[in-house]
Amino acid sequence: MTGEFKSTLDSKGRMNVPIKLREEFGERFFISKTIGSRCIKVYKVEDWQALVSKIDDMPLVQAQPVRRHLIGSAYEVIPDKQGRISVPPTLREYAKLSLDVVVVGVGKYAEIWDKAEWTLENEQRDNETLAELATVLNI
Amino acid sequence: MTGEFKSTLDSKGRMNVPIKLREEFGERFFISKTIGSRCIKVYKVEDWQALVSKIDDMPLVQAQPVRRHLIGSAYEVIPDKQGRISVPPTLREYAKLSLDVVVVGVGKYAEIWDKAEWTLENEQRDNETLAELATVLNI
DNA sequence: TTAAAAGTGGCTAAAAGTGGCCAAAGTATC
DNA sequence: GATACTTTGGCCACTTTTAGCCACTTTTAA
Repeated sequence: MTGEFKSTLDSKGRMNVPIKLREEFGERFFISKTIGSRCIKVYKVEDWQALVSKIDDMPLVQAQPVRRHLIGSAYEVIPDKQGRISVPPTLREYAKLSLDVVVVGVGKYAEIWDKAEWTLENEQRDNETLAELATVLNI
Repeated sequence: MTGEFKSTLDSKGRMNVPIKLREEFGERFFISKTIGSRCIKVYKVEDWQALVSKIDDMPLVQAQPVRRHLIGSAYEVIPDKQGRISVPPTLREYAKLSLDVVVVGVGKYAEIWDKAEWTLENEQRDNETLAELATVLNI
């Protein structure tokens, strides 16, 4: 999934997910905390399961932080007939979601941002880093 | 694709794409932010997919800025029967498109500029750098 | 000058988004 | 332990937006 789509949280903490996401991710998918960014990461079921398997294959003690952070904040969500999902309070707080949110498709997965945070992220994205990456990728 | 073609945005944010582009790029193509320039880049489907593969092959953390910038702003577009595409608000803002736009074919890909920005770019293009490149290329 | 093709504007229909209402489940209080 | 109230989730219906299509205009080429 690619591109940016805006939505809003209603008074019950529900939000619309863009049709494109439903089309590409299917009827159910997983949402959980990101690592390093104040946003929610959206996984396809199979990708989520693969991730859990990877964690399961690690030594228990070593994997504990990631297990608690990722798996401990993950929810399987199923959009209702209107295409809405309800975002659990934990994740709403983590991603600082208030009213306006942005769903960003970044290929294999998608991200859910508070609009203000996303704007900030875009502004702070380092142009030099981008330019370097552009050189590496030759684009 | 080569050459410069002018078009305009209508009240719905749609614009005509030159027939040459449709002929060379096919029935569907990808548009997304550029790196370093305030314009929209137009990719052939196969070129876009190759780019995404390249990004997918990079370490996730390293690729994140580019992923968010490029893939997060990308849309697959299919011209309607009149040969128009609608340009999503995000890209319109990024490229500062208002009314008059210019489509520039620069070989493997094309660019969509706001007319004023394109004029500026032409004026500011550094003659010394150009001269150096001419020497390198021996043209 | 005429005809064909491309461009533009506007209209309509379908789909997507939003708000509100209702029912069910869980919790708290009496 | 039972009843009432609150909260959550699901569904219905209305509104709004989007996109596709038709028709008219303009341009270009023969």
